[in-house]
This record gives sequence, structure tokens and C-alpha cells, in this order.
Amino acid sequence: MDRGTYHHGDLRRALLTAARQLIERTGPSGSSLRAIARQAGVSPAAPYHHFEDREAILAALAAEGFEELGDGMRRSARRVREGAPLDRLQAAGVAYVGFAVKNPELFRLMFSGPLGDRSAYPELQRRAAAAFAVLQRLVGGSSQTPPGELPPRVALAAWSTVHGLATLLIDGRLGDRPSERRAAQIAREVTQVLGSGLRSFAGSAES
Amino acid sequence: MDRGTYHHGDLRRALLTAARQLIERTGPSGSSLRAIARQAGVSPAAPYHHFEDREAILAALAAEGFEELGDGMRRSARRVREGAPLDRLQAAGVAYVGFAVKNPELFRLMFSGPLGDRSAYPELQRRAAAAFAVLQRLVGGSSQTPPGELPPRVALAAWSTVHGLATLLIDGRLGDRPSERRAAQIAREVTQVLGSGLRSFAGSAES
DNA sequence: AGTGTATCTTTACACTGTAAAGATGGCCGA
DNA sequence: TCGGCCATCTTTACAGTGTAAAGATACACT
Repeated sequence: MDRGTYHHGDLRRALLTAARQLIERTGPSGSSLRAIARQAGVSPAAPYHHFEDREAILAALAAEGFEELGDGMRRSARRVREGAPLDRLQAAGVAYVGFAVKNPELFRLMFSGPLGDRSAYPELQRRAAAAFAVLQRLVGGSSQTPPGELPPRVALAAWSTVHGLATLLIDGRLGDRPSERRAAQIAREVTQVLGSGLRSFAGSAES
Repeated sequence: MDRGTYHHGDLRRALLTAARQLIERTGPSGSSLRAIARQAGVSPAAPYHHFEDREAILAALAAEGFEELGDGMRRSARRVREGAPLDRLQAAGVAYVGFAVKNPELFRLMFSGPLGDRSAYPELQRRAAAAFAVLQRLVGGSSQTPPGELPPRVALAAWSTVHGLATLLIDGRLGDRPSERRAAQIAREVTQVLGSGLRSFAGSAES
């Protein structure tokens, strides 16, 4: 088969990498459909044979991002195998923030991106849920929440904290964007505060 | 004097309210400069006499948002005057989330909005810092952090948590966007987890 | 080899942000 | 009271955008 070796040779892939370069270099405003096509060396209308929309390109990009984010958290958590469960949760949280600082524009796209109706991209939702499930498993919840349901409050608190810190950092709301090393340090400090809270909840029943 | 009663009668104000309506109704993509001008009943080029840019309009809108956000937190915190400091902090956090759920598009604009170089709008930064100072005061820090400096970790953790929860909620990442009442309940639950963490930190020295 | 069809290009249109030049009408000094 | 000034708004124009429609190209399969 080897689909994707017709005229250009996997233009779909080429468009995605072009888009990723552009979005990280010039922000979402610089990654117009035409610019992406230009970067990939094709005409402005060529992408329409591989994607519904300009939005669809961005949605595919975001889906990739969620995949990487989930992988990163899993890897980090596994590296502290000997540690307590909370240490593994913290490692995943630090990885979460690290991903955001390393790919700020992609991260923005993945969340508050210009994707209007998110339910139009089920694949995107699926991968986003999978990324969150990593955190949730580390908190101790057994299975993943079906999309649309609220996760248990502890997992939600953990997610909120790292997510909030990540967006505050990349939006420059805490001063100039920090280096990855510095970001990791900040993330450790903040998650430690949260960890104290989680420990207090260890005994209580969850609603 | 009464500046702003020339031909149209305070077009600047009219443009801002038009923009606010549009952004909340049709998202940021629907609030083009031309659409704003149309809604205000003027020609597409008229806004340029009151704002540098399309971005400048959005920046002014965001600044208003921060003002309202800060006021809302202050008001909520003051209403639980008899409560413990942590209760007042929680009230402010719930107000933070409430504001986001009530004005989702404005909230998005205020933070990860399409404002490229945020340092180009010092007024915006000033008001954003003022809003954060409210949270910081409630945590117990005495004065406000100069912009560019990292706030003490406890205040940062508090901010991160409510901010993260707010963005997760309005981005539909936790299922359909909840009602204001439901959002407040979720916010209370999450901030309670955080509160346990803060209590544990009450005695430690802060770096 | 010949044909079908996915892929890509060309062309076109409505829309965007914004620059430049012209029109309008309220305000201030005479 | 009047004349002129100048802020305000409009008109016109241009480059860039997303995307629809029709035409060209070249691979794949019979």
C-alpha cells in the first residue's frame, strides 16, 4: 500500500510538521493555511485534500501534542519507580509543566486554542482524555473517567494546579518565561504545597 | 471638557461594549475590527482614531476584565469577614472561577489571548498584577510582588489551582461547561483540597 | 497501453486589517 | 457673530486570508 507516496510524498505529514514549526516560531497568527502550504512547498489549496479545514490541521496538531504530553508524564513517573506514589505524581506534574514550557504555543493550541467546537474532533478528545488518565491513575483512582464526567476531586485538584501553573508560566504572567530547569524547580515547589493537601486527604472517603 | 462627545458621543466606550458583546457571543474570531465597527455603527476605519490597533481594543477589554476580576474577589472575600483567613481565600478563589465561567471568552482573552507582546500594554499588566495582589494579600503576604518577580510559593499554588480549574472548566475539558452554581460547588471542593495543603504550610518558613 | 482517480494547481470571491486622503462639523479666538 | 482649525469620521485602496470550483497532472490498476 504505502499510501502517501503519490505526488508529493506524504503531504499530510509534511503539512503537520510545517505547521508545528510555524506555530512555535511565529505564534498561531503566523501559521495561516497559506503559510503552512508555502512552507510545505505546495499551493494554497492543496491542504484541502488532506484536511477539512484550517482548524482540522490545528486539531490534528493538538492531538499529537496530547500524545506527547501523556508519554512524557508516563516516562517521568516511571523513572521514580522506587519513590512513594506522591513522588511519582509530582514527577508527572513537573513533566506536565515542562512540556508546556518547551512547547508553549502548541500547549496553548491544545487547550484554549482557536478550536471552536471541540466535539467536532473526537480523536482530539480521546487523546486528551488519555493524557489526563495518566494523572488520575497516579492519584490512585483505578480507572479513567468517561469523558463528560467530573473526575474525583483530588485528581482534579492535581490537574488544575499543574495546568494553572503551566499556563501562568507560558503566558508570562509570572515574569519572563523561565528556562526549563527553572520551570521544573518552580513546579516542584508548587506541587509540594499541593502534596501536603493530598496527604491530608489520604484517609477521607472520596465523593 | 467632556471629551468624547464630539460626533458620535464617546465612540471609544461604544467600541469597547460592542467588542465585549461580540467576543462573548461569537468568540474571538467573530470579533473582527470591522465587525466591532459595524456593531457600533461606524465605518471600518473609525476605530483607528481611538485605538492603535485591533489588538489595542482587545487589550483595553482585557484590562477591564482584570479590574472586574479583582473587584469580584475582593467583594467575595469581604463577605466572609467573620471566617478564618483560609475561608476568605477560598471565597476569593470561588469568585475567580465564577468570573471565568460567567465571562469565558473575556477570561481567555485576558490570559492566553491573542495579545502578542504583552509588554506593549503596561496598563494591562498593571491591572493584572493588581488582581493577583488580592489573592496574595489573602494568603498572608503583606505587599505585592513587583512584576517579573516570582510570588511566594503558597500564593502561587493558590493562584495556579484556581486558574487551572477555571481554564479547564471553560475549555470544556471537564465535560460541558457547567452552570455558575455548579462551577462554584466544584471550585469549593477543589480549593478545599488545596486548603489542607496550605494549613500544613502554616508553620514552615517560606523561601 | 489506456483509463480512472487521487492529488495538486489555477482562478476566483468574500472577508480581514490597515494605510492614505478626503469630507464633516463642533469648538475657540476674533 | 463669524471664520478657521482640527479632531472625528468616511471613502477608497491594497495586500493578505480562508476556501470553493474548475482544470491539469501523474500514479495505479486493469
